[in-house]
Amino acid sequence: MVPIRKTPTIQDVAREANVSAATVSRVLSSPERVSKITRERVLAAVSATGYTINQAARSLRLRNARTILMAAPNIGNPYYSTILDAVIRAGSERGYSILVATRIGGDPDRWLADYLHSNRADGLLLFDGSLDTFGINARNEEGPNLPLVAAYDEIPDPRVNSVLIDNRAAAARATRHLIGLGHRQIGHLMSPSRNKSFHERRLGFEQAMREAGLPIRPEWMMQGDHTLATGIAAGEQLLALRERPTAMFCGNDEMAIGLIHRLRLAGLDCPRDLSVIGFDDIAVAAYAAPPLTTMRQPREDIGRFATNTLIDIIEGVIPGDDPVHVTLRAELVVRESTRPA
Amino acid sequence: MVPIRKTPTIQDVAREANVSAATVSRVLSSPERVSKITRERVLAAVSATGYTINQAARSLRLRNARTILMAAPNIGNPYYSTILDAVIRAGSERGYSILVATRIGGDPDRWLADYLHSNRADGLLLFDGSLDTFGINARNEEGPNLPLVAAYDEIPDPRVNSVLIDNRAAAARATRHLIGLGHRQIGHLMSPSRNKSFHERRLGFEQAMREAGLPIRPEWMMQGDHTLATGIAAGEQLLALRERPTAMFCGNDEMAIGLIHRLRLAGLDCPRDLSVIGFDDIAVAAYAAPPLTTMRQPREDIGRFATNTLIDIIEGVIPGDDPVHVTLRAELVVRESTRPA
DNA sequence: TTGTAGGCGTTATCAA
DNA sequence: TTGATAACGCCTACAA
Repeated sequence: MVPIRKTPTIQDVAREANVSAATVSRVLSSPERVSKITRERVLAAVSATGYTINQAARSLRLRNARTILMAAPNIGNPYYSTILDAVIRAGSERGYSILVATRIGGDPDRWLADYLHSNRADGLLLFDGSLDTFGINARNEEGPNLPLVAAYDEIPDPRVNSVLIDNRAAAARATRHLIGLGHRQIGHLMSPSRNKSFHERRLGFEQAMREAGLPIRPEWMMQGDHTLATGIAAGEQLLALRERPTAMFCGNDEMAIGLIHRLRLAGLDCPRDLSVIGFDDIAVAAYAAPPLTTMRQPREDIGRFATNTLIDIIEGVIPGDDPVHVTLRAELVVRESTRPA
Repeated sequence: MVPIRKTPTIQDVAREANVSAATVSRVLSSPERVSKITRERVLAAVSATGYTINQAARSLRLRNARTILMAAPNIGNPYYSTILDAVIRAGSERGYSILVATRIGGDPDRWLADYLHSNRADGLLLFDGSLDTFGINARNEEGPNLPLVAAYDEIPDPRVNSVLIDNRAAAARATRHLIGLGHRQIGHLMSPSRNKSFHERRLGFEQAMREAGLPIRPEWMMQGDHTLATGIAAGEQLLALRERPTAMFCGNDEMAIGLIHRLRLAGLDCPRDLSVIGFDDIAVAAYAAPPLTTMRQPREDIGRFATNTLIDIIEGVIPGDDPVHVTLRAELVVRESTRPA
């Protein structure tokens, strides 16, 4: 074993370079305020000692952490992890580290509380629509007014900064794609409407149907909860129906894949017997059987945009009291799960 | 706008409760050392003021951060994100936050350096086989000897703690599955051998072939780099061959899916014309066309195990100078992409 | 059982 | 241009 050497501090560097700690600090943060000669001596001392800054001390002094907390229901979901990847990259470019938290245990409001006021993080990126009550909390008079950007899920509170997609309009476009293919009997597999995004998608579906003068048949409006399992369940419901739609718009890709899977087991082929369009364009979508037609969410853009907005707010580039609302556009990706009626 | 109130400190709580800051600190860290009556008064003051601890100050004083850094080449890959999810959960259970870093830019050794010595993190979870030189660095006399667990990729340095899977044995099992199905003409799609895991898988393949007395035909040993694109390229090579294998063992699922995809475009059906087995069991695998037979990596286990091991080392439960090496077993998952010859 | 005091490593202010 | 000093908020000897 090598003798454990204490991590060098700024004092050690100062001693080595024969200057004061203040000067070392200046060399590191604003080199132009130090004469070239001492600067070089200090830099040499830095590498001689192997000094690196102690972030805890710096955070304490500066009252910031140069860290962002990203909170999502489930990071294991590729859906969020794509966003996280973009967040990490965008953060890194501006010198911020990323802390991640997922929903654990029952109480949705508590699990973040620890982070929020502990100044571990300078801002919060919230990717969880079920935490809307928190959105209000974070800004009210009790809290320390932590900069917050809600992304990917619609937060009812208009005072919260947000980066979203045009769920309703995108759902309408998805539906019109089916209508354009000649379908007249179209169903929708939705998710509980407490999730605003899914609710919006349903509204978009209904709007497109009405515009086209097509009936919205209650027995074709199915309920899922955005899991594969509920897609399978919806497939079963569909099989039990006397009259079936010729096309389905599913609230997300998982449900679409589950639905298709279940129908195939019963000998019904997609797209021959039923056209299906999903939503999200998760990685699986392109390699499902059949490759899934879907509305692609620009997840990298969402992550990057949300991160940069948050950092702008943290650093005061954007005034925090004038909420930012950005809407990104989802894009139709036509593959093989939809075809003319 | 609400007036911005300063975040309450331990002093504010002390004042509110008419005790000293030391007592408040004690109530929070070792309640049993404080009389019940004052404890209750302090607790009341805590919630009255909305106090939460300042982590930076605590870290500075305690010389730890209660934070772990997880580093992976690409968190967007569902593969790593599943592990990350397990890491977050395991860390959370023991009171640790998770910081994430991905490989950004060219220099693989530099991007971690900043974290390592800045005491932002108490330990490092390394999921990147290409960083093996670093493994040595982290433990050598120059550095602060940051606790490190390498997982998921094989690190040559035996002094580094590791949590791995039995790549070679698992690859042999995969190959034997094909042989057991009656296949005699079997190829392998590999990845560059600088990645130890993939190299081991190749060795396992060769071993199983030799055991069965089957020839290893050079033109059936194809080179990829674990991306979908190289799976497609391998498919093209396969199509150009005069004599084709009846089964392929692919180094990972992405390549397997790409290969199958390309063959189907040319009218060759899997498993009818070619059986294919992958490796990893990524989420896509079960819903690919056809559902993919593969070797499942116990990714949750890897994440959980690695995290707990790392925390044990950090907290001195395990002596850090006696490297821990854990090998987990990959499991054969038979789906529809393999069938009797 | 509780309080006092000092220091963790950094940066900002002020003075030289 | 540089240095001395104080303070960020917390924990822990030590003393009472």
